[in-house]
Parts: sequence; structure tokens; C-alpha cells
Amino acid sequence: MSLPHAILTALLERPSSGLELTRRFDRSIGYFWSATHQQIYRELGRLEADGAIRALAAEQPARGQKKRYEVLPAGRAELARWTAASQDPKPHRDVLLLRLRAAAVVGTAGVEADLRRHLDLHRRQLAEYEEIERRDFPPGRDSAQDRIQHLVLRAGIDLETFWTKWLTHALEELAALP
Amino acid sequence: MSLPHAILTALLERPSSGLELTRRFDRSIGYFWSATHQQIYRELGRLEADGAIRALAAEQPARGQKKRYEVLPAGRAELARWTAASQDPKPHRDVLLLRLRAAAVVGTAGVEADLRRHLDLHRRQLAEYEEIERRDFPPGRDSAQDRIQHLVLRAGIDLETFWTKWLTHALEELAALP
DNA sequence: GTCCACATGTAACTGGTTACATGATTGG
DNA sequence: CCAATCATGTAACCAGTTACATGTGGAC
Repeated sequence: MSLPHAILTALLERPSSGLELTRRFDRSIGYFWSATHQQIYRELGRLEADGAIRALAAEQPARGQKKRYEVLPAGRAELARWTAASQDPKPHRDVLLLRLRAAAVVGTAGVEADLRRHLDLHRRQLAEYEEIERRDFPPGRDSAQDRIQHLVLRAGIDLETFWTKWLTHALEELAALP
Repeated sequence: MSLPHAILTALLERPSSGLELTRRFDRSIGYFWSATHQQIYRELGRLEADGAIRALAAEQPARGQKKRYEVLPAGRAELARWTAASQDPKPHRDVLLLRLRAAAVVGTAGVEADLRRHLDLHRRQLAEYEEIERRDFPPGRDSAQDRIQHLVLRAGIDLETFWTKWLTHALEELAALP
């Protein structure tokens, strides 16, 4: 149950309409919690019904009309509760590792091309994160909020760095296979 | 659609019953593709209906009786096809990073305890992986299958190493917050 | 003969995905 | 006015989760 909390966080950062949220999920928040517009509209409806958010006044609820939402005190309280609550880490899933394990049994024919493609994708993502770091976190700024967001970005950068290194190594190993 | 392929891989490595598969998913394969016994039984039923696997003869299909499955040629072909096919990486989800981002907005009260708990869990997992590496991959063995499986294990070790480092750093940063 | 662990399942629910529908606004 | 784009939604489906049900075999 994390999507509603992702939306509450985004709306606290800035009140937005459904489509604006969708775009922001494609950029920053979506880097570690993605969502489609269908999910977002469904969840906005639930959050509004629960009294966690409300549509800003003077925005009529017609189809095709923008509707901006803001977080109500109940929503902020729920987000604070969720943030502080202890949560077990979800077991981690990775299709690529699963495919390699399958390749160990049925043969590696065909996997290398896709490993190369993934390597390229991770390199691009890494470059994007580093660009964000240069742009949004120049040395010297250190409000609490900046530091925490930088910390999260560093996790992204280090993870992408790991994957590029690992994929490079994996391609070398596959090439050298008996 | 990865669970059926995870099961096919496991069954090719060794024909097994549903509960044996469940146990193996709790250990090795489950490290990057977990599954509950309910999922596994459902999927075994589908794979059998599709002609990808079959129950070994002389094992009666009664409730409470062991039923061992083996992979049929059609199942092996499907696994090889899936392994070689190009697949886009799934957008990556991480609740802990989401919670930190929320904490940047609603305050960090309460998160530190859970970060410490996660750090401990990742340290244990890392130790477990390193133990497996010592036990199953001593220097010098290098069949193709060994090398690929070792590669997958190295990904696990490096990921856990990353998380322990990052969590340690995050705890220091939180402690030093204004 | 009863209890417990083993083993296989069923059913209901939840969250995420895919495909499609509908109205409003703007540029040509 | 027509097409493209913006914006909000509906519906059906599928995979994963949670709770529960049922039968077998061995230990005591």
C-alpha cells in the first residue's frame, strides 16, 4: 500500500492535477515508484473519498477539465504515520538475474544482445541522475529537505553504477565462456 | 510472466514436487524471484494443462500425496525462447526510498529505527550470500553453468554490499541533520 | 487414537497493467 | 471545422497476497 503515500508526498510538495502527477511520476518520484495515469486517477478518487485530499475550490469536476488536489490534515497525518511505521523489506525481484539462471540451464544463446541493451539503458539512466545531481544539488546547500533528497538520489546513482559495472563484467564472462 | 519460467528452470535443475519447489524458492531462486506455495501450485496446474510439464508416473494425484513434476520438451523450448527474447527492464520500486522522500516533507521522526533494522537485515543477507559463495564456488571450478550461477550470486553480494554502505551513510546523515 | 508436521489445494481480495472511451482546448 | 493534444476517466484482466480447507502419515 505505497501508491497513496507516494501521491500524498507529491501533493504535499506541490498541489497538482492528475496529469501533472502523472508527469511528475515519470520524472522524479517515478524513479523509485512508478505509476500510470489510470492508477493515479483511481487512487486520487479513493484518497478524496477517504478525506485525505480535496479538489481545490473553483475547479469544476467535469470530464476534460483540470482538477487540482491538495492534502488535508488527515492525509498529512496518515503519511507521517506510514513514514514512521516499521515495514519489512519486500523480497526483491529481478527478471534479468532469473533469465541468466535459466540461461545456465538452456544455454546462453541470445541473452548477450539483451544484456548489452540493458547496459546501455543503465548508462543513460546514470547520466540522467548525474545531470540532476549537478543541476539540483550544487555543493553548499544543506537544508534538511535537500540533504534527504540528495541521499535518495545518491542511492539511484550508486545503484545504476553497480548495474553498469555488473553488466560489463557479465558480458566479459559470457564472451569467455568455454 | 516470469513465475512459470522460474518454475521451469527449477524443475530442469531437478524434478520436484510442489513443496520441494516452495522450499527451493525460499532458498536460492527466491533470492531474486520469490513465490508462495499457493502461487506455485496454481502455476504447476497451468504448466501441466499447457503440456509444458508432467507429473512423473507412479505418483498418484491424491490430495496429501507427493506429486513430482518433470519438464517436457515443449516446456524446455518455451524457456529457451523466453530466455533469449528481449525484455524491457521493469521500473524499479523501493518503498524505503519512497519513505525517505516522504520523511523529507513530514519529518524524519521514527524512520531511523527502521533504517537500522533494514541495515541489520541486509548485513545478514550479505553474510548468507558470502557463505554460499565460500561453500558452492571455491576457486578453480569453472564449468559454464558454475560461472553463470556465480555471476548471479555476485550480483546479490554486490547489491547487499551497496545497501549496507548506503544505509550506514544515510544513518550518519540523519543523525547530523540540523 | 490423537496430535502434529507434511503436502496439496481453494477462494477472496488487492494492486498493477492494458485497452479503450470521452470531453475540452488549441492551431491551422 | 478538423485534427491533434490535453485531461480525465472505465473496464477487464492478471499476478501476487492472505486466509482458510483438506487429506496423509508418523510419533507418542
